[in-house]
Parts: sequence; structure tokens; C-alpha cells
Amino acid sequence: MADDLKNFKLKLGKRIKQIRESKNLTQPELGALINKDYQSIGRIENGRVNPSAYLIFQIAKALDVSMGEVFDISLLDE
Amino acid sequence: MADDLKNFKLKLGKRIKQIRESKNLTQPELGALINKDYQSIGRIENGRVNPSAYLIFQIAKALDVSMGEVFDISLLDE
DNA sequence: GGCAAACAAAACAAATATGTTTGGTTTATC
DNA sequence: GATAAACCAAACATATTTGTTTTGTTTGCC
Repeated sequence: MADDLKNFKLKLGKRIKQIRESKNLTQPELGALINKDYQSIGRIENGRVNPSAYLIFQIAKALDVSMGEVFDISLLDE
Repeated sequence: MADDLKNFKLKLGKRIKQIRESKNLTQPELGALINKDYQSIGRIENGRVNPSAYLIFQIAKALDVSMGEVFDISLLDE
């Protein structure tokens, strides 16, 4: 309850990493697609931040997946 | 291009307002469901902020819709 | 061993979201 | 007219994300 947020960040990060790797992209490559440093991608994937909706939207577009796939409830609710 | 973000915020806000009203909830009522002030809801609905992914996630849960429904591409890309 | 790429992580400044209060508008009810 | 509810919007302090740089680790290749 108190760390629903911490859990959310970790699961969202893992999900994005999972999708990125399934597309055979590196963090620097994904970053380049959305004009971001690879560290910004890394921070999200490692669950260190609660990213903005727009940033996830950009990442989803770059990875060519829907927001529904990124936020797949069954994967996020463990 | 330069204001993709501005566009995103406005469309996301309208979409959330649309869903909230379809559930016959007021901003104060939705806010109460996620322990937020109604002003925070209003700011999002009026496209004044780029909310965090977790906040949208909470709102989607409170409105009982999937993230895919909130970020419906056809509605967001106009 | 030496080198480069990919990644994790920390630190810093700058930009932005969030929490909160306040004022104002509209609508409806009495 | 008075009151209340819903909403928009601005302002402020605080917290957090974001952009950027830096350090270190691991892996693979030469």
C-alpha cells in the first residue's frame, strides 16, 4: 500500500526493458529514437523514477507497441 | 513537432474528463478515490501538466478502465 | 593486456509536477 | 438575493523528474 509506487516503478521498468530487448535495441539506440540520453532510459528501466506519461508515450511509439501493452495489468499487478 | 507535448497533454486531459463524466463522477469525487485534491484532477484534465505514469495509472484504476483505453491512440493522435 | 560498447549508479543544476491555498465564474436551489 | 457545489486558474513552497556529466563494472573483441 505504502509502496505501491515503488512496485509500480520497478514493474514498469522491467516491462519496458523486456520490450526493448525483444526488439533488439540497446538503451543508447532507444534513447536516440526519442532524442534522450541513454541514462534517462536506464533510470526508468531500473525503477528509479516515476516517469511522465508523455515520456512513456514516446517510448511506446519508438518501440512500436501500444500503451496497453506497456501497462499490461497482469504484468504490473504481479 | 515542437508542441507534441502540448497536444498530448490536452488530448490526454480531454480523454480523462470524458471517461470521468461517462462514469458520472465529479472531480472532487474522483480525487477522493485516489486521495488527491480536485485541483490536481483539474490540472490534468485541462492539459496544464504532463502527469506521472503512476498518477494516470491510479486514475485509470479509480475510473475502472484500462491504460489502453486512457491512451487510445486514435483519440490521442487526432 | 588494451580497447570499446552497454549498462548501473551517483551527483548536480534546471525544469516541471505536486500539494495546498485562494479567488473567481457558472449553475442550480432556496 | 443568498447559498452551495463544481470547476477553472493562479500563486506559492516543496518534491521529483529530467538533462547532463562522471565513475565504475561487465562483456567481448583485437
